[in-house]
Amino acid sequence: MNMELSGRRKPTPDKSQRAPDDEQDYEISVGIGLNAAIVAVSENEPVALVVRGEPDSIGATDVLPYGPFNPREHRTLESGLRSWVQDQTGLELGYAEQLYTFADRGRHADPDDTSPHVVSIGYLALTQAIGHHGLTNGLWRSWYQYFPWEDWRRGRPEIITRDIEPRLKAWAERPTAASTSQTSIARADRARICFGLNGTSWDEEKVLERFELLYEAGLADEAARDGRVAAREWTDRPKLGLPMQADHRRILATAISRTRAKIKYRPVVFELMPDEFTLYELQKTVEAILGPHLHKQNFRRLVEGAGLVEPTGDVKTRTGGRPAKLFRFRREVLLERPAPGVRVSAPPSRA
Amino acid sequence: MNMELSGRRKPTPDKSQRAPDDEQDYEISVGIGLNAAIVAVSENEPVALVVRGEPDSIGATDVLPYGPFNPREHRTLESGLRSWVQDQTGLELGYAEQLYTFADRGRHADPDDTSPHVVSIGYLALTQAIGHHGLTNGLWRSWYQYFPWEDWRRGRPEIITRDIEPRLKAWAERPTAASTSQTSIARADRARICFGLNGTSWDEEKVLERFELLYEAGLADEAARDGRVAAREWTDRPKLGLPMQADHRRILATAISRTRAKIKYRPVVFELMPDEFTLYELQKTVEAILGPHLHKQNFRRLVEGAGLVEPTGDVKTRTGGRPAKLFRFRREVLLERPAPGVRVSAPPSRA
DNA sequence: ACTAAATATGCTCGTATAGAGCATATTGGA
DNA sequence: TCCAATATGCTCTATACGAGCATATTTAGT
Repeated sequence: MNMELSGRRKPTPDKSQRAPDDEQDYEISVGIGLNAAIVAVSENEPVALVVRGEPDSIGATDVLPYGPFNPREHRTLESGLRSWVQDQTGLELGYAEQLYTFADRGRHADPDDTSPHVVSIGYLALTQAIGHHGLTNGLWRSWYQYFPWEDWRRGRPEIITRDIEPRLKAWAERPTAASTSQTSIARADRARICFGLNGTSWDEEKVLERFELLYEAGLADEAARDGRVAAREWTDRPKLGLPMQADHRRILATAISRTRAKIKYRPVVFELMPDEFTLYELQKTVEAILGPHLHKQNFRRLVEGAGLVEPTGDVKTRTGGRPAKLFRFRREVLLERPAPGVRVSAPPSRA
Repeated sequence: MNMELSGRRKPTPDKSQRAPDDEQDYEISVGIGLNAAIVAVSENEPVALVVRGEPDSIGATDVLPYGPFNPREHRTLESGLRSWVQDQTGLELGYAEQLYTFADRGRHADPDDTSPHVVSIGYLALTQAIGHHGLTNGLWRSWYQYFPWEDWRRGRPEIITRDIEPRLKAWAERPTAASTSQTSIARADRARICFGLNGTSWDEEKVLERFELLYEAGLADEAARDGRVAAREWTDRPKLGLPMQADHRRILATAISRTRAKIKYRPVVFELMPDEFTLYELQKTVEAILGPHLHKQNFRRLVEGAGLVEPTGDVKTRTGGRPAKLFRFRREVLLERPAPGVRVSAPPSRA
């Protein structure tokens, strides 16, 4: 690790004093892959940029844009990411942040262990979806196509009651290894908490936990590819969202979780908005990401009161009613408040 | 990246259709290092486990426990981490979570670029500091020794007024490249927001931002090692906290940030507590991490009201006054509330 | 031109919660 | 025995937030 980079330390003769292993352990090199979940909101629909390819063994076609990290070319992970996203899709990224580093074998792994080891570092990027302008590759697809149970904009999604809940109940009742049930929370409780069953409130930030639960329960198609579910058992199930290749759906789930969390304490919505917008458009964007939360009047009070926006002076007509005042992001808020964001609190248990 | 692991896709002949580069880009392999910020609270002092070694060029001796990740031995990053932490320090980790993946060259880099490229993945682990029991290596050291400006338990730290504020002011007034001042926030504003100057409130979560600012301003010793500050300029400055080797102080800053944030919405304090404790002890632990926040009565109301603890029935005498009731962590709270934590809100601007 | 529907916007009220202070209980030690 | 120190309970107040009512302006339809 870094130690060696600084180049100052001499190898200590006494092994137990310092690192347990020899330096040449670092010779066990792996490839570094960068995956980008590039998110926008287009016509009130949250979309991610995906690339389509040949179907894999479970019929998954979509991947997130990805590329290798070459430390010789790029000084930082982020600059490497920006560079090849630009090359590959024609998109110039604005806001980007690191999500998580995944390295599990076992997940999305070859049965034979001969493939090179790769660690993938997931990134989240937020951008405006100004049409498909300049996109040389890839397409925008609603993230709710991959996670239909996350879309609460028209109330509680049918798919939870119809497909998910009964199957998770069955999974919870299936006998399980004793070791699992002891340390961690029981399956039934996990399912209840994740999906807001039995009157438990829905937590929109638990996107990753929900997907992981479905994966563990063998309900995500990817579980079949990874050999967690017998093929026979797999075929007669309803599709719970579009699968993606490799573990990209997990990375996208992480991205959605992060976006939903961050929007509340950082002004990241504005990365998704044009320069000028109405408060209603802003609200629809927030709701596209989080689900319906606030009623209009309170939302106005919230964003104006927090100093997040300022009127441009113009109005937008042809809205179907009274013209709406146009606003812009008030950047000064970054200099004023320590954690400005659209502080919508938890919804009152729309179970 | 993962694509190759799944082993299903054939290389597409048309390069622009998919990845911009050839698969052999992944041959550009790097070493993976795991760094652990292992945190405990010992006698009301937040401590991190560090290992001492030979002084480097700036006299830094301490490193965080670290080791290589060998994907052939370990299925996940976390299991690799747990394994060598056990081997190296004798400590069995309980709670652990991934922090961030660092790969910057330039930071903590050799002047000559011949050293192997290493990506380091930082982890945060929380544990009880039951003496030095069973520690085969390493020592516990207060994290405020590395970050004295973070310790607000006895009011605003002197070091901010005396050493940091004037130097940051000078740095802010120094001429800067136009490119920097345009896009990002001005230096003076960054300093004000990070360190709560000019009446701006102190945000205890901005630990990493503050350290990065000091580093950029050439006030962290590590900046001298990385060649960001001329040696002459460096020698006549007060030490702003103990430096660490490589970029370990940055990783520790990330760990503190995460701990301070997470304690508010997840019951992670209890990872640091013994099984039974008084509410005053719990409060002291929280304050060791965050700084003094709540007055006693409200803290009691908070944790009891949230259902985070339950009385054991016993009391602890010899507290110097009326015996205190003993409490234990109420695990059921995990099944009840979506985000249980010690929800202390921002302090009322103790500037 | 007039009306209905749709949207934008302002105001108020009740409840929940957090910050702060006062009061009381129970101990150890001078 | 009394005081100092700690533990614990209660109340008051300001604020934030969810929710509903009321009004202003526009478009679409007759």
